[in-house]
Amino acid sequence: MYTTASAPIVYVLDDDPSVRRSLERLVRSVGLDVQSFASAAEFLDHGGSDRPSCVVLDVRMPGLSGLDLQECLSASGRTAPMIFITGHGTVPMSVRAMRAGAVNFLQKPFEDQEILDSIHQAIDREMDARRERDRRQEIERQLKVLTPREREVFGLVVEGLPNKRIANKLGTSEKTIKVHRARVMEKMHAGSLAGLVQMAYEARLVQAPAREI
Amino acid sequence: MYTTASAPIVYVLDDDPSVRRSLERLVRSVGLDVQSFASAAEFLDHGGSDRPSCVVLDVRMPGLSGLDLQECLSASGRTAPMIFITGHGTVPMSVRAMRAGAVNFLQKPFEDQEILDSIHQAIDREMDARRERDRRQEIERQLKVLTPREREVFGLVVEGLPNKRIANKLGTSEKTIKVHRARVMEKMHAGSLAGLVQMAYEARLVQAPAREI
DNA sequence: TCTTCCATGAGACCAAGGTCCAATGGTCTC
DNA sequence: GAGACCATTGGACCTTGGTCTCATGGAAGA
Repeated sequence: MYTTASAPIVYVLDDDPSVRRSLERLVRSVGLDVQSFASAAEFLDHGGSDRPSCVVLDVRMPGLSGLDLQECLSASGRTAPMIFITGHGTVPMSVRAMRAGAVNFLQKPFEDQEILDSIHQAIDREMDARRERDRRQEIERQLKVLTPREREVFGLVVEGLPNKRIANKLGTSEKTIKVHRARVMEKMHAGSLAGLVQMAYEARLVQAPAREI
Repeated sequence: MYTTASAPIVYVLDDDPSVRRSLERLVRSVGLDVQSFASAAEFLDHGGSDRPSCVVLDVRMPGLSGLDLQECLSASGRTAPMIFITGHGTVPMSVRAMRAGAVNFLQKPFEDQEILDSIHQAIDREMDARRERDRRQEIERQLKVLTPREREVFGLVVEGLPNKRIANKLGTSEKTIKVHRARVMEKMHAGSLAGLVQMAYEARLVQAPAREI
């Protein structure tokens, strides 16, 4: 089912060994890889591979709490979706976690199916986010290859300006724009203007199109 | 600050008149319009204007509960962002509300600033959603004006296919495609191919661009 | 039946994009 | 200073897109 790049992995963070064991068994039972840690610090030390992942974690752990870990990860740009589990949760605690983007916040005891559903949802979300991120990064990598002038031309082409107008705007000749434009198409690996515009969209670089004349 | 179309309004739903009064006062104090209802049914009867809005509501009310109302509204496609307030909330209750898209879930007593922040966040979210929705609807309205054939051509043009290839694909002549294409550009009010592609994106109608040759 | 809309097409023509080849001057780095 | 990279431009040429006018046959609706 998950054939893109590498298989997803579920990280379990709980200071209670028996909880870890039973979660590990549960996750493995549906064919997903799993790795457990007894604390947030241990998890952070591990560094993490590049595999798509989600995190199932107890809110309250010795050292860094689950909520702290969530904040810490999102501040550092790592975005694994999180599923919180807790024995003694409070409303403010759950709201804080959910507002920070948690997939779910479950109280013990919970149904196996309930957490499995959340895990699958988390992994789906992560896979989608990765696909989008990878595509964006690829486009940004290609954009870095453009010279400053080419990038200017890129922007105006994507806005829909004809070469003549671009030349006028940049104070140069139409001929020159043609050359830049051709190089932009080549460096960006765009097969058509439509493809180029789509790239600009996917990299969230879009300005309003030039309307009418 | 809110100059787009009509000013936003905050709907307050609570069966306790004193809570309604104090929330009304609070909301008015920051210059926002407000209208209160004693129950979900009363709010639904009111129908609601087309103004951008958000809803501040008690989870527990006589008749339809806040969570039921949330479900009911999202099922019927009305999407005002909701801020829950409650005296005796539980974790599952708050999680359900947040998972269903609530902006916040506050326990009484709460700080004035806390709920005002949530209200502003809700309104911002609503205004953004509306802008996007309006733009998409405008594009869809224009798309409806296209004949079936024109819509086919539209799709292939946006994919970046040249007229000749489109003609081939549709089993007709390049000349005919030119005619359709010109009409598409006119009916969609697109000033350029780039503009047309952007419309397809904004209406979420995008297919992968034709890569390479 | 008559009108309207749709899809189709021809011929002509201009504008714009794309691709060759070739060349110049500036800046930066080794 | 030499070489590399960048921005610039010219000319020639072909392809593609865009715009005219004019015309036909079919389908839907009044």
